[in-house]
Amino acid sequence: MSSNSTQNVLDKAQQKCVSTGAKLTSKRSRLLELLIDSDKPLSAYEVIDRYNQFSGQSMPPMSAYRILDFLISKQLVHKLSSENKYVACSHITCEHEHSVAQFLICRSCQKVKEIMIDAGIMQGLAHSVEEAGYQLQSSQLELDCLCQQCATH
Amino acid sequence: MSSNSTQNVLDKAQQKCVSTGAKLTSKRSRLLELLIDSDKPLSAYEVIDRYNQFSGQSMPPMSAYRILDFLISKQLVHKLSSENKYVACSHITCEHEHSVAQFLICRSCQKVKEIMIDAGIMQGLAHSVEEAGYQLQSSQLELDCLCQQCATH
DNA sequence: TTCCTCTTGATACACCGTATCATAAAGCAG
DNA sequence: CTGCTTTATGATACGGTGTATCAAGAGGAA
Repeated sequence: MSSNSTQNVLDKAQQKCVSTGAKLTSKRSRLLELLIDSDKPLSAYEVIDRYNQFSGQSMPPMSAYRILDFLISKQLVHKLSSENKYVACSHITCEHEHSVAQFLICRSCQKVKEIMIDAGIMQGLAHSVEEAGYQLQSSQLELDCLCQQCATH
Repeated sequence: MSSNSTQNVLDKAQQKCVSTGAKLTSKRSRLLELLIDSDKPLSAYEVIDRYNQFSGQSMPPMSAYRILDFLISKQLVHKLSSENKYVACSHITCEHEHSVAQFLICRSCQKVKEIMIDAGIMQGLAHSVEEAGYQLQSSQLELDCLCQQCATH
């Protein structure tokens, strides 16, 4: 039931895994597919529910968390730590290494858009952090927003 | 056992509450004091534990969450949503209205520094967000960092 | 006092995440 | 193929985070 483009993304994900000596097993692939096809971030338990519904099986939470961690380590999935939810990376099919993404989270409808913020701005941010005596470790930002639809009611 | 400066902050917090018609009750004040005196963010249950130890009473979770929500609504406390922890605001004694704060969270020792980021940078950030068709609702950033001590081992 | 509002208590529960031990499946040496 | 090792997954149980709901106390206003 996946769209052709979902299949393309999964194929590319498969390649990425193989190229690093990892295996995109059927369960891993299926969880990634669920996230790709979702129009909003899913909690771990929502992922489990959808998987169970699809497969008729019953995946234990531990397995789901392990698989999600795997997908994150391969940069196929991002965790939104402010929401405890997971989203498929929007750039799986990009050839070039992309820098860390930022997320715009609509506080009304929960939809999330993954964007790349201008490097100059991120540099300025890192500079502010350094002035305070800290070092920026990750530039993944989760920004509290309203999407266009929700903004106009 | 509070230092004089803690008392000053509590007095100022009291004033802020009264000026908006709210009451800083003894429990609210005590929870705020615990957070002020802590050198790192505390989870709700850590706050409860410390309160119980101090008072010999047993505060139910619901009460703690309500009190924390109250303190947040008065801008006396911030919630770090990426960590599910709470910190006292660093600017309670500031007279001027301060804009939203950003937090540098050391991934190694968990200490948190509250800073104000240059308005120009935040504007640039908001601009990037608008280009993506979203509106920035809050500029509270939680940045994954290393503090100076942890960076040098 | 009586009423109203705000604050706090108490119980129960739902959701998020992990520790631990066990099982299965896939590669690899001999 | 056999046996060994590594990796992936299952199963159970538990702890941490947060909320729904109903009840009780505390303080002020008429």
